[in-house]
Amino acid sequence: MNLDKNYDPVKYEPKIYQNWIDGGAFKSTNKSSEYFSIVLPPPNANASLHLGHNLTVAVEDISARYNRMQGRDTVFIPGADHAGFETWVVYESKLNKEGKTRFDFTNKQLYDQVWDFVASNQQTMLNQLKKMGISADWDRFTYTLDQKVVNQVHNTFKKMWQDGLVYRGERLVNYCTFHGTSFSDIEVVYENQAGKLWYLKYPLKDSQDFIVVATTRPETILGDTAVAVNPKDKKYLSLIGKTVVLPITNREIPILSDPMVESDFGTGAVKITPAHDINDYDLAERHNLPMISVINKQGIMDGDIPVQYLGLSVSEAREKIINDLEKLNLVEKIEDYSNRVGYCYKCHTVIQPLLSKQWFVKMKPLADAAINQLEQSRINFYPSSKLNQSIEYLKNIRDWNISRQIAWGIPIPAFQNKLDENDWIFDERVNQDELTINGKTYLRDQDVFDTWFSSGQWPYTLLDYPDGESFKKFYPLSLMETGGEILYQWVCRMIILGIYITGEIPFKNVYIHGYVLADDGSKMSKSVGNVVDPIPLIDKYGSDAVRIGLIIGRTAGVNRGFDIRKIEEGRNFANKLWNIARFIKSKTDETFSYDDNPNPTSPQDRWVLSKLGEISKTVSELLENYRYSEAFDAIYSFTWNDFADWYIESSKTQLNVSVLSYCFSNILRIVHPFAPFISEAIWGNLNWQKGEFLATSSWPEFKFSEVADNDFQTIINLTTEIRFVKATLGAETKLNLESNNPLINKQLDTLTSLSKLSTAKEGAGGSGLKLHSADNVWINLSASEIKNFINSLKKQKQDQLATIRNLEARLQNKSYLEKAPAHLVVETKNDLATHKFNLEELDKQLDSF
RNA sequence: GGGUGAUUAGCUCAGUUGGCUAGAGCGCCUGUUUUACACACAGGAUGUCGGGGGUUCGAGUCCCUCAUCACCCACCA
Repeated sequence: MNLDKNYDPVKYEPKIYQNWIDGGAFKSTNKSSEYFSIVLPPPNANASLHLGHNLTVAVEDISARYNRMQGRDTVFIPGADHAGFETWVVYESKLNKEGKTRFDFTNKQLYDQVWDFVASNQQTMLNQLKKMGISADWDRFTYTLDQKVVNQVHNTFKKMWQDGLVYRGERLVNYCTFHGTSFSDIEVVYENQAGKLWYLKYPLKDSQDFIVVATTRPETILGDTAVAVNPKDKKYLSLIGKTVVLPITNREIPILSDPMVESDFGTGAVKITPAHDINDYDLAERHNLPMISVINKQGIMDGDIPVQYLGLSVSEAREKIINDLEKLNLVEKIEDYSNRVGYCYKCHTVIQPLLSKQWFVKMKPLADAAINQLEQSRINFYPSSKLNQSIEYLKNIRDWNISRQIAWGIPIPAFQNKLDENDWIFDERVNQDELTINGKTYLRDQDVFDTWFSSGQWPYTLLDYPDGESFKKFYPLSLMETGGEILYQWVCRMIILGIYITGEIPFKNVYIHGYVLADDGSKMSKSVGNVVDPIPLIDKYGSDAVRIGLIIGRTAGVNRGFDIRKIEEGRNFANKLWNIARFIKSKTDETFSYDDNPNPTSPQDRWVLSKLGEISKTVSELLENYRYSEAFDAIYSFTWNDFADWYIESSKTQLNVSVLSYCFSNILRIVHPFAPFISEAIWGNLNWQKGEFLATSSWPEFKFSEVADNDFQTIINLTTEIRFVKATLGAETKLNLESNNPLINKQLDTLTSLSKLSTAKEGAGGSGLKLHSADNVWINLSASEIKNFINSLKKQKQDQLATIRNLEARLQNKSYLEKAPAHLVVETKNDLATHKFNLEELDKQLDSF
């Protein structure tokens, strides 16, 4: 079969992927006790993949394919995430478009509807993963709502329940009044907002005096339960312990001291509203203050407050209260002020800190165990800076609110006594809304788990903890790879939960990739409209090209703009491979049989084989250290600059098919993790090793180092010199070479071809331009031709002189001779000798004219 | 406020434990359709490695400092 002039990825990729799957190429082999295990961070089943996903797949798949070829028993487990809140938001807006709301349905109905909605969209995402070339075992595919995941989540919750690590408490939570659910701390985004700072006068009891407090939220005055000052603040010392009569409600509240208060902000006195501010809440806990809720979950003024404020929105209440206070002459002043406001990361509604009954996980003991493991460096982080960032996060961690008031997610397996709100029981029969136990009726909690509570258990859940064969073999995972934005949400929680449940770290290495930014360096975002969809790119340039384009020049943890030129570079490389294949194919026929033990006969054979061995070793060392870009760079430049530009070119005069095919076969192996589709396409077309996928073949061994010699390097240097002569004198110049050098004499044909010589012959030489890259080789130029070359020689001479001066200065430095490592000094001396020799040769050339 | 990273050729970026003449791709200039490849081939130009200081025989690399940018964490009422 003839190959087209250019590689057309669309023609090959889908078929190759299907062949891999049909042939079981990505299955665990059980052939080795060494393993490599990795799981795909499950993408949202309901959404399309973006370039960041493609980068994730690229990085993970390179490692998976490389390790598979190394003979390690390899699993790459794919999955999809129900993405609780994310998907819920999409579905709820779909409902709204249809003129319906969540209140038109029961939670059970909603759950079923979203299930179908996701199921019908999920295939898109899965097909996209396949287009990206992911070498995953699809039989192990897991969805975060699969029964085994639900079971594990329930078991974990039960264990925490029994260990006293989970509690139900009325705590201050971040609450989105639009979506009607609470959030964890890290789901709130803060932004600067221009606002006001109101200075309010609070009358002291039995006195004409006031204490002035500054606030950005005057409406919360209705829920104040104290005024706080710094204990060291002299101007308020006498007031500590006094009582304030809260304006409007006339409630009496204490003035107390707490180091949290900063004397130099505002007036140095703070109103304390525990039910609606996280710092105030903490302070109230310390001082045992009552907590009075005045805003409800709809963002409406509610509770035990004066009737005129009931039912007002927060902003209406703010206006009215300021108005009322001004009438009472209790507003001292108003300043413009820019403060940080928390917003819902989805709908940008202002987050209300509200007291709410939620399930919490006590994080301190769990985090301590994780910190302990991290501080022992049990997990390698790439980049390493992420290790300390993680430890810092774990040290400051707060209790985790794991309940969400939405329908879409894993139900919390807890039931509450209908007659006793403090009587909760654990029960996994979450398909029932009501249980009767010992004559008591229990109602199921309608909340679901935070998505991260289930995805945080991904590693051991996927591997069928505790009894699964997979768990025994593949845990801890070899590598966890993901984006930096979910280091805390996901990676840290996996570490915490993995250690808690299994007693062992969940993975040995963490690789964090940076963002794929837009080409101008800004963040890609749907609302800005600068998102690049990888799928059209894959269709246009090929999956391999996109993969290569994403990893070139990328290092762990560093954000970088998307650059189409890198994709083009990837495509060009794929096409280069393709054309090397075409060339080799033209030199072989049906009778050709591949030999894994080639027979080197020429200097170029030995040269290319020893280089290949080095490259195989280099790439594998770099990949073992997750240096993807450098690894690709190494095989790229060997393939292009050494193999194609020198070895193939010299093959045109001295063909050794056994070495040629051997090298290319091994290049394909090394290239495979970076360019799986085209390497497999060529492998199949060449049909040298019948019945075996490249994907399941083995990584080249380092051999042929013993055959290295420098003879071909001399030919390369000589060729480069002659080409330069020719380029300097003009391409039409006829160059005739005469050699009195035995090595060169054997390579005259090759040299003629590579250097575009008119003639090359053995002879005594001695006239014309003496070349310096090899001994006793001349170009028979006339005196007038050489004249045109003299300037170039003079420049070369200046370069040589500069280098020689540099080296001599170094060798005259006593400290250098004494303190630098001996081998460097020797190298310097050798360099000096070489350059001096070059200078002499140049002088001879110049003298000869 | 705290932290992390970045600043290297016109552009996008590499450059592990300090080691000599700092690299890649694209772009640019000159030439070429030469037995696979113009998604190519050959040759060439381009960098006071952000500024300043220090350690060292030697600094893009280590330390200090300043500047600019990005991100993360906390959040001051």
